[in-house]
Amino acid sequence: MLTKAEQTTEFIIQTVAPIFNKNGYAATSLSDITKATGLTKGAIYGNFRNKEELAVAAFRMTEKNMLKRIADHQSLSESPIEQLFLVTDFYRNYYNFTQEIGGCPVINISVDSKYQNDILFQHVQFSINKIQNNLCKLIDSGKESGQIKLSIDSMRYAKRLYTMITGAIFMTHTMEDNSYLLDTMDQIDQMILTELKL
Amino acid sequence: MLTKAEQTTEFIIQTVAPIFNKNGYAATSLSDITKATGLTKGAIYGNFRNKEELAVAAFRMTEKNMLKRIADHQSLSESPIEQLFLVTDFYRNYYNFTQEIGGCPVINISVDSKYQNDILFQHVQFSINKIQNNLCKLIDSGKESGQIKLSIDSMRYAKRLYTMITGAIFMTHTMEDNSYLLDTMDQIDQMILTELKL
DNA sequence: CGCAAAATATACCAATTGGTATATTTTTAT
DNA sequence: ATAAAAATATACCAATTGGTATATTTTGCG
Repeated sequence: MLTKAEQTTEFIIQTVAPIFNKNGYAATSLSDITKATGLTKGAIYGNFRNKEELAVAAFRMTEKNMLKRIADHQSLSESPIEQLFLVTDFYRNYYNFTQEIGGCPVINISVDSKYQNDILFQHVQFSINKIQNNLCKLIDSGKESGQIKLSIDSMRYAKRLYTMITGAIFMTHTMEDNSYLLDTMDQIDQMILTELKL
Repeated sequence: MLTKAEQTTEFIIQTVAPIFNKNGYAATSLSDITKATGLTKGAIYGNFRNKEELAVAAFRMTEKNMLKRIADHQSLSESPIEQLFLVTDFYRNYYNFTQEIGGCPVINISVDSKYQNDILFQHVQFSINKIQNNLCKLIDSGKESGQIKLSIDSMRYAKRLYTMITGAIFMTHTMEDNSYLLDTMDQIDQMILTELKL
């Protein structure tokens, strides 16, 4: 059971995460935070050492949730090839999902923190590595199970896929047009069939 | 001949543009601006109505420069197919070029302005449309000159290419690894040869 | 219940924010 | 060279910033 204080900590993070994600670190003020949570500075600073620590906690939570969502969706199949299709399937719904939380946290926090906050920026790099490694493992186990060509450079291909995915996310968010994501996911599906599959 | 005042206006924009591009609108303070320019607030506000107007002017200048660079490089050939290769060639050097100005202005300002500044955000969308239209026209004239398959949906393919380019730019900047850009440009070159070319 | 401990609110701080009115300097055309 | 105009500097403003010390309330345990 969660103590009242732990609940408050969690509540602050949940409430504040989309605000940081939308507006960025500098543009999110303590008064934005107190207003959104309905708490006072005393409560905020009782739960977090400073604004930066709160921002980091918020990103970590958002990121953990997102990685879990991918993992959950992916686990709908056991077959590596099918799991790759489940990944593109996941990103087909990404615009919907990320609109609620104010955009893609990986892209937003990367841009926001790059010249401002090393800790936050390193967390973004870490998240990207996780996603890439996940894709790489999928391709690798596809090779092992004889579904995917052995000639494929797994990591290189994983990076290529995630680069395309990220580009599509950025484009649909800035052009406010989901077709970028949908088209790119179709394109990736084609690549899986024609370039990866044996 | 430029009057002294016009020179100052230009100087302010040039000096301030990379700062806004790096740090974003909110994180760039008037004192950052006066410090960087060596001018006082009086001079700044004599040349610009407010911080927002200056930020817009800075982005427009950066964007104009960038579009001109692409156009100049592209005009090294007359052949549409060759021009497409010149585009990927341009982006192969993009990391170098954008590091000086603090990252890709399209990506940075898009993320920064999305929930903060409509005018700025619309300028980003406008720039993207320009680049996409340019790519689309290249493909179209490639069709006309019999170099490119008529079955290609020009705009759709232009969007697809720019999505990949943008993804690659984002990835090299956040992973601080130019190979994302290089690999993606190789990938696009391959696509031009195998999917576009007759 | 009652009490100690933990959590939250209040009231404050110096520093900085974007912006402005006015004083001063610099530019430009005569 | 000079005077009018334009540009820049100075000195100020109220509001807000992130943060803190302390007072008050709430929580959970015996």
